[in-house]
Amino acid sequence: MLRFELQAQCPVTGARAGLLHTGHGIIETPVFMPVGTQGTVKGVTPKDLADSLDAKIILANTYHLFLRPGHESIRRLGGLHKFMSWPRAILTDSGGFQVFSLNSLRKITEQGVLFHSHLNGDAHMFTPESTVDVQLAFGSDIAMVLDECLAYPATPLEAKISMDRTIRWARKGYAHFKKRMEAIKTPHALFPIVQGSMYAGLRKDCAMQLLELEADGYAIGGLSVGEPRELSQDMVEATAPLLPHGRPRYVMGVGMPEELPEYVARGVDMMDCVLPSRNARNGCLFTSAGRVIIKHAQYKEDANPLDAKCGCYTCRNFSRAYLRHLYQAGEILFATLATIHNLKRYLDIMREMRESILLGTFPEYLNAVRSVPVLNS
RNA sequence: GGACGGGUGGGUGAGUGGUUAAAGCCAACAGACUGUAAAUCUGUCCAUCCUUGCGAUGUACGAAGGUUCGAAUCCUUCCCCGUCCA
Repeated sequence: MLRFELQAQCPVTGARAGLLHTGHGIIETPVFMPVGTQGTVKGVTPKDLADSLDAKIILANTYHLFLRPGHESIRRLGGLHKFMSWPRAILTDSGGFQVFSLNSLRKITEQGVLFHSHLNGDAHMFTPESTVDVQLAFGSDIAMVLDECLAYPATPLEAKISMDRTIRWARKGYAHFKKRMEAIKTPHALFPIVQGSMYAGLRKDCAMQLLELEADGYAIGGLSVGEPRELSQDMVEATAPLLPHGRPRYVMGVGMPEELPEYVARGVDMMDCVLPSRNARNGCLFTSAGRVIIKHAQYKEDANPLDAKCGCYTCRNFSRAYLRHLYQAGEILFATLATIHNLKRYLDIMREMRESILLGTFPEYLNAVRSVPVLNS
């Protein structure tokens, strides 16, 4: 059981501020969760993540950690928190996203998903029940139900068939989870995932059926799979209000910095995305003045910090010229400095939003953000 | 002085008579990235012109000349570089 304490709600938009109590700390929402697929947020130490960035919760991935090093190994080593030396909360994705991203390596059946390992080709059956067990072996604070992240575009029929299966999987996974939890003392949660492709009717249908599970929180998945941005937002807008008022709502896999407020305005409490970390490694840095593609020749002798308004270690200590040099030279330090900055930017945006919701000024904040043209993009 | 080997576009390095403005790699310059098979992937990369096209023209494989319908590729001379022998 996960307690969610709603602290404030914007009277104009649907934005909310709250506290999510987990077995590994209290999470202030709205929250952004850095992605650490393989038990590490690439390029950043858990110390930086916790201390200077002050991330309260990160994501890890069931499919990847199951294949390597294996959930039983992680269990024997004391669980994922201890294994990766991360004392704060962890949310694990079920492998549902790999149904989408590794579509050529899997086969969907009623029982679950048969994956052929991208590492060595071995076949592994992922079921609603087995993915719960694996995530509990990790010691995940928030586990996700096995779902099918459907590619875009999909026909209404394809979307319905897929969604219905995801709902059946959610029921099975949840039943198994409840049974398992009878014997487990520590608090864990299992979130079902609303699917339905880009059809608002299906989304609502799916949400209504998943509500019967009375889960501790609900996710909206199947977004950012190639559809236009407005569509993703429309789907969230159609779904979020149907989800329980007193429980956290999590939109999976979003988004660009300027999109974060849009989701929060639609009543979203939790988000995660690889963009800040992956783009950092690829030289795309998010600043308060827009994107900086650090490899551009114009930064060759730019002595300014990446973002003068940013207080991160990278911006306080290094010039754009130096960051560009590290990038061009293929130096490993670049990934670290860039990721620290991008994550700081995302987490700062979340903190700003939370503050404004608590102060009752979120509508002004949202207007201000919307009126800024997205620079360099 | 002699004997070999070699000089290719910013670098490296394929190419030994015919879709070769010349492979590949690197560098350089851009673009992409949304529950991470990503420290990855894609494009451009001689010049000028335009009706931006598997376009036109010019220039280009050390230099000059020659053979040939056609040469980076064959011949001659010269200039460089490397290795070895005196």
